Amino acid sequence: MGEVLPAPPLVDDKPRIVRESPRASGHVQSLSRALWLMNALAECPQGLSLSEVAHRVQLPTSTAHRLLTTLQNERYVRFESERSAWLIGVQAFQVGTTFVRSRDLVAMARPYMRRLMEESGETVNLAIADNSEVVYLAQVECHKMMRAIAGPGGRARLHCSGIGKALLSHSSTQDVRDLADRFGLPRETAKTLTEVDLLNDELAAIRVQGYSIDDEENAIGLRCVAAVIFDEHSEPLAGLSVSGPTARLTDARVPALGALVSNIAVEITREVGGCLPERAAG
Amino acid sequence: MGEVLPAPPLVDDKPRIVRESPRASGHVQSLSRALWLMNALAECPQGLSLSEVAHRVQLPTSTAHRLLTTLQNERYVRFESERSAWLIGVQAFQVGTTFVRSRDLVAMARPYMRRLMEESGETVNLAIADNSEVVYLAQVECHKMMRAIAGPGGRARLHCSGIGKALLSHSSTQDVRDLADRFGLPRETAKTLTEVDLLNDELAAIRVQGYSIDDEENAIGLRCVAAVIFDEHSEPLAGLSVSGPTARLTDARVPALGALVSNIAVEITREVGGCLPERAAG
DNA sequence: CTCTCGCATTCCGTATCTTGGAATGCGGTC
DNA sequence: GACCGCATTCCAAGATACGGAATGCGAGAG
Repeated sequence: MGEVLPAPPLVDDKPRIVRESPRASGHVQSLSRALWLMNALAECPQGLSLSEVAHRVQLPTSTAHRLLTTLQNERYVRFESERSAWLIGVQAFQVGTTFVRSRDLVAMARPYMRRLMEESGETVNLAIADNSEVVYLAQVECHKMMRAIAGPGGRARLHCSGIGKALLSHSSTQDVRDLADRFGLPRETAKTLTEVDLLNDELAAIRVQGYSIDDEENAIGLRCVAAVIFDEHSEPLAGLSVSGPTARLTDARVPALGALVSNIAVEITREVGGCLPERAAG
Repeated sequence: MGEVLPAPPLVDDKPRIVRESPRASGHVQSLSRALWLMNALAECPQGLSLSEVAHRVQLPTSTAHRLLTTLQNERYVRFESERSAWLIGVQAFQVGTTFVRSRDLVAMARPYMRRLMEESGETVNLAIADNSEVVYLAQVECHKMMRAIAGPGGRARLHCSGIGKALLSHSSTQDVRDLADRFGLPRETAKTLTEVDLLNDELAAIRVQGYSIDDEENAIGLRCVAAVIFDEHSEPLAGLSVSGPTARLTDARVPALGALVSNIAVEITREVGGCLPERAAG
């Protein structure tokens, strides 16, 4: 009884990510199993029968039943007797919501930003939108000389910064027009986009591509590549970018950097419990 | 080691609800304890140190640590090393959100409606707002002869039904005026409130009182007493009422019925993970 | 620089708690 | 009426979680 294997729970037939660290300092079998049950239930808002959940997490029904009952006592799951279906309970919801209140974007993003800095070798920035501007929240500087722009608290205009354009690319063209009407599209350099239609065209391209490029549109000699971090409603929450001198961020490097930044933005989105928007038709 | 007591978890010093059923059919000690830990963490969005959580749920730190580590492996809690604080994790959030998708107001409310019917002896109704009307979703009929109004799918105007007025009492006076402008306040009986200012006055009183009364404003001979069920944003989600003939819902019974309906509306609010609005200054 | 203190973390032998097969209900269907 | 499929309960075996004690670690005082 109580087989020794810390078996990775296989859902149905589609193989799952193998849980790493089987010998993490402490490991409570019954608890892990209970959490697997919750995960399984969370994938089925319409509910699952005892035998269904049990099968999905590869547990004998009796064990699954005992764990579910315990979860039910604490209202982490509930049981609809008429359909005899197990579902996620109120308490799981109550507890889960405090995650949103406690999450600290900057703290959660920092390790990813550090990794991005190391993999790209460039300075990494995190910023959120505020009216017609972006506000930089955090920065991980690269070791090289000639580092780039704004530290925390710094600001730049939405229409001529990498992060700004990435965030804007998820607004409607009408909202962009309204923004231009209210705040204008002031020229910062020769390359700044000051025509709202040109801007909208570029934003459409950015959305398809998944990352934006600021090619000296904000300051001469400065380039940056940016992508968006989303919240749980698939709304833009913040933007992530790498920035550096034009001489170093060459055309040749841009596609790779774009992919890198997008990927890490996706990872941060995951980390903060966010949700990617539906893939808009290319 | 492993003391036998299925000890009710005491948070700090304020005593908690004693968990009933010490030997409920299944009961997994370590799982319950882990859930208590999560509950404790959920009360502190800023996070808690190991020893703090352990103290709150009355567990030795080693045990708490082992459970927290296991929860962390599944990302139900997270650990901020710089502050050495334990917090609710992403997965708890992800899983919790499916509660909202899976909750079925009617199914969840029904047992409470049945109890309300038994305790009041009157027909009980559940309805939501839809434009200028309420739509009845469910009904639990009383055993007595001469039962009241609409079955599921039935409609009534917001301004002259118990549930409608209860729901409206949480709108701004301006919104009520807009509603009156767009849809009018048609007279159904001699007692119908057709003056928007009179209506607003009554709504203010209803909000203070916590329940509304429809005294033959919708149909002669019919009275009803109603209260509001709230969602997680403290917004009105639905209304709950008891209704019956004027002869039976006497003035003398109204205060008790009002208290009863309000209380059960609060219980349903809890059940669906809702949140009562801040007590507006009386 | 060292000592101390308050923590978090790891270790380990014990017996408690979990485990899962088998037995029992329970409600439909052929 | 007898058979399913399914949820639920029971129980003895032993793997598993327990918590006290020992160790590590970092910060602040002396």
